[in-house]
Amino acid sequence: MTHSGAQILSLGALEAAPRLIGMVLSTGEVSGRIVETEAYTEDDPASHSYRGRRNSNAAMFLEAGHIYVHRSYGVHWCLNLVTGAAGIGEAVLIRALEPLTGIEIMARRRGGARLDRLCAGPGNVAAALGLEGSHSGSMLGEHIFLSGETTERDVCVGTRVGISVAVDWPRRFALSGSRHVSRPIRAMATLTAADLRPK
DNA sequence: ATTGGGATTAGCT
DNA sequence: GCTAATCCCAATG
Repeated sequence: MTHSGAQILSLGALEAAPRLIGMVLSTGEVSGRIVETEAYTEDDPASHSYRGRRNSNAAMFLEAGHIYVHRSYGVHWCLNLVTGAAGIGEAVLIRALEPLTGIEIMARRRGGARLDRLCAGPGNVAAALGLEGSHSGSMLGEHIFLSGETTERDVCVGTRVGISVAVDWPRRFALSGSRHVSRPIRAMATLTAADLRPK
C-alpha cells in the first residue's frame, strides 16, 4: 500500500470513501480503478459493526489497511477496506471498479460479462479479484494492493441500495459519469477535487 | 433446534 | 420486474 493510501485509510470511513475513488486496486494478475464505494460506520444500523464485534465481523475492527471480506446472501463475497482507528469498526465497501489490466482473467472468473459490467457491484468486484472469505483479516499488500491517487474528477454522493435500513443516508460515492458503476446514483451532492484534497 | 433475514446477482418473463 | 441460490448469525421456543 502506498503512503497516500495508508493516509486515506487512516481517516474515518466517511472521509476515506470519496477519496478512494480514482485509486487503483490490484493483485499480481489484475487491476482496476475504484469508481464506486460505500462508507460503513459503527453508528450505521446497516453496518455489520453496529451490533458489536462478532467472530464473523472481527476483521472489520482491525487496524486501518486490513481487508474485511464478508458473505452476502450466502452466495457472494464482498470486499471492504478497514479505515479509522483499530477497534472502532469502520470500513469502506468497494462497490465497483473500472477494469484496467488482466481483463481476460477477470472475465474468465466472472463467466464472461461485458466490460462495463465486469466489476460492477460488490459481489462482482470480489469475484473478479479472486477474493473469498479466507482473505478476510489480511493486510493490504498480502493479496491485494492499493495504489494511485484520488481522482481529480468530480465525485457524486447519493443514497444506498440493497439494504433495508438507513437507505437514505448519503454514503454511496461514485466517479461522476462512470459507466462502470453498479447502479446510477441520483446525486444528492457533488464533491469537487478541491473538496477531496488532503486536509 | 428452528426460523427468518440479509452490504447480491443472473436468468427468465 | 421477479425469483432462486445458499451461508451465517441472531432471535425465539
